[in-house]
Amino acid sequence: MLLKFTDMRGRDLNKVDLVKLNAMELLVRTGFEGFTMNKLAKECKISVATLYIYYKDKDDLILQIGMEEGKRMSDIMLENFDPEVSFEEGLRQQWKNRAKCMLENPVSARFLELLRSSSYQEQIFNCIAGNFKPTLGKFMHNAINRGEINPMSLDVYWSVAFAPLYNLIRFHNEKRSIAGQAFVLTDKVLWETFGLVLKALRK
Amino acid sequence: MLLKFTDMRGRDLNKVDLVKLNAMELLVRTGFEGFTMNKLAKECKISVATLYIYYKDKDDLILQIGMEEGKRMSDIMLENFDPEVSFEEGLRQQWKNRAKCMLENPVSARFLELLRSSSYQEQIFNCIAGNFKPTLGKFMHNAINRGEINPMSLDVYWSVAFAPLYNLIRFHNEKRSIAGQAFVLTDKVLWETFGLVLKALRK
DNA sequence: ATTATAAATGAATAAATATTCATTTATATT
DNA sequence: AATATAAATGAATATTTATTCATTTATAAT
Repeated sequence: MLLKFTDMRGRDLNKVDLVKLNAMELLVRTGFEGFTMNKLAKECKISVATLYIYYKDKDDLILQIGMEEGKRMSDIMLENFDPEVSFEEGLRQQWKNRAKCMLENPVSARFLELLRSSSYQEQIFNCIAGNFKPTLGKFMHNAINRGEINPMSLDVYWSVAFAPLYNLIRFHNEKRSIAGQAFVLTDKVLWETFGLVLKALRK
Repeated sequence: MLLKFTDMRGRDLNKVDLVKLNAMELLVRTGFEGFTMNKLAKECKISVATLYIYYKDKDDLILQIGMEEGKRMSDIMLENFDPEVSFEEGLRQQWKNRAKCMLENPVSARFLELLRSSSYQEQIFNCIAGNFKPTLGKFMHNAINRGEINPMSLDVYWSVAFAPLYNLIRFHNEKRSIAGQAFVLTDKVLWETFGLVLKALRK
């Protein structure tokens, strides 16, 4: 319970945000192996004790920031999306949103990937999936009912529609590649790949 | 350098293997957050000090086991694969191998996923990608030269051809799903999805 | 200006963890 | 059987890391 007294010193919101940004950055840079409260405080140039004013403990810190960021990112990805538009238009909009969002927020993108492979996975995943499911489910069922795509489960749909995109973005953000040199996701490559995925799903 | 003397006591190979299996299991079960040398020793019912006979330190342990397992798994995935066969036949064989391998070795599969999102990523990934690249590259270029698929980069090919499969296997192994109940990857779903991917890639 | 309140802190403590060490044990060779 | 060698160990030590605490500082209201 958080009692609000009239004359209290306010929490420094810039500092709260600083913690959030540095926490994501440190976790992405060093992995869970290298992430410690003392290091985080040092990165922020604040006292460790302050972290314990904002968060109950280390788990709480990671989980809260993860949930917040998961919500923020999935909200951005659903912006301007109308599940009633045609299949091709809708899928294109979703690719546009997701690519933009993850390329503009590479740290957040890698941070959420990291949480997906951790003991925090379950809670984060449920939160994000729950945010997507209604809109995404409605969109897919509209497309099936209109005869634009064949019936399939939401899991299969998600895997075919988005896993290739997420993989390309991951290669791009990690400057990695199956071949030698670093992979760069250009607009050209993005929309050519979109074409392939569209062909896979459309009747 | 490992000098071999004539009369030395041999290392207990069962014990070495026990360490490997328990290390993967513990890492998968508790994440990097929960993985400690003392816990690992306890799980194996051996002394911690023994771990330091087998491995230089914790990093070395994780990295060596990761490399070994990456090599072992990618070798299994390349079994019975001839890059000269037709595109459809080759891709089908690869899906068969990968699905079989990851469904039969769920712990290894999750272990390698975990490493992919860690500071060990670079070395492991290079090792695995290096193992796949020659055969996979040759296969893709054969398909392009024969006019079975359109030209594309190896990264795009990999993303469209395999990312959906890996995602379904991940959902399956983690008993997770976008919809409510746990997702189960049946043969039917596997080969229907294969059909979609084949349609995406084939001219 | 004074006061009340919570924010923020630096330094400490407590707990967990990696790593080492002095011995003991098993085994291959003589 | 005796011996030499490395394996294996249990109990420490050293280091790192999470968490707390006694004070100080800033701010909103009077």
